[in-house]
Amino acid sequence: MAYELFSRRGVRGVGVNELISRSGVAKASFFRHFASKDELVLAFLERRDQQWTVEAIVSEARRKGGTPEEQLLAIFDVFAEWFARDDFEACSFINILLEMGSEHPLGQASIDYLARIRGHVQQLAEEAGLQDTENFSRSWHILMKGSIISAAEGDLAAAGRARQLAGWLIDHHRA
Amino acid sequence: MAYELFSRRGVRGVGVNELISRSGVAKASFFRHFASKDELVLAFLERRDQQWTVEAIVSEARRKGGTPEEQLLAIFDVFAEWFARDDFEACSFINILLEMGSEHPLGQASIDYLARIRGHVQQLAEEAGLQDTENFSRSWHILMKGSIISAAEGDLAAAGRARQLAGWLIDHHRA
DNA sequence: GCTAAACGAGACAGGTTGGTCTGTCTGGGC
DNA sequence: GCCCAGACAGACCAACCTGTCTCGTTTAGC
Repeated sequence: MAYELFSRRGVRGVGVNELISRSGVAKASFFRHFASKDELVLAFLERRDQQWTVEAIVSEARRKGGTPEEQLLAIFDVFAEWFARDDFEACSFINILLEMGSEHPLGQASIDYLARIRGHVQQLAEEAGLQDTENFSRSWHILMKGSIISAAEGDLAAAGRARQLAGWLIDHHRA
Repeated sequence: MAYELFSRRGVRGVGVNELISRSGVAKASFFRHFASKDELVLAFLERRDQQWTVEAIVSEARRKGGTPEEQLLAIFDVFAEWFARDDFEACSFINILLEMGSEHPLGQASIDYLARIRGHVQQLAEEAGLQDTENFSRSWHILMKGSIISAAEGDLAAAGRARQLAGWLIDHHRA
């Protein structure tokens, strides 16, 4: 409920009143559970990390690819399907980071979750036996984020473009 | 005045009251000039396109590079300097697109201005004699946007990483 | 069956939002 | 001298914001 709303309209675009009236919960009950709206957003981000990053992207990519290298590239195949969905709403971590700024606690939390995504990539790179996985994962992440923004602009082929660049990046990090 | 405020804090983060009290203009005068806040933002975006895209990035990159290919790569040298600034506030077009959504008029305008940026890249690619400049510029733009987000996260080396990927992209688009 | 915690509904507070409207003042054309 | 467009200052509006508080009612533990 709150999940979809925050995903689609951002943090500032959804008020607690709307959240409460839609969820059929009382305001007092809401604030008993979450000390503030920001804490709800924090819980949303955590769920997003689990549900989207881990389950929808990483696990799915691992399932799709045979070798670790293929699993890495499969990230962009998952992205391609994701970009094509009509309820595509970009990456909440990026959205909230840019919306709140890197100083804000929610921006900081978003940065942390983005770092976790990079961690997953680095893990896959390790498994693939690539070199310099720290820099590899950072470059890889640039492709992921860039393609997401391009998809938000309407470029449905963005995942394919990023995948091509990603292939060259793998080539240059092989032993 | 409004320019810096919108750049740093986003559209929803700055109210008209603050704009007006800071600029020493009367509220009525403000609304005589701009029919709504959105129109002010539209004017801001146009100025951003001129001042930032055209003058700060494209012209500067053209000045820096000798050959057209070097000029293309110089975009990321300009980015490197830009990312290092302590008042770095990411790309207003991306910020506003994600903040308002692609349906909103301001989101649409942001998409248009991003397309203009891609047009500049395509123009440079033409001058460099590269092949398939349409797809080239779209891939290139992924690198630009991805590195900007990474810089917003705090990765100061993002421009360098993107530049490396960009080099490979050029290699694959040469005749 | 009793107590106590949790519940939904919603009034309320204090502040901010985008936007309108009423004034008063000033500068230039005639 | 007179007039009027446009400037400023700021009151004002309805709607919304986050967060608190008061109600009654429901539920759970013992």
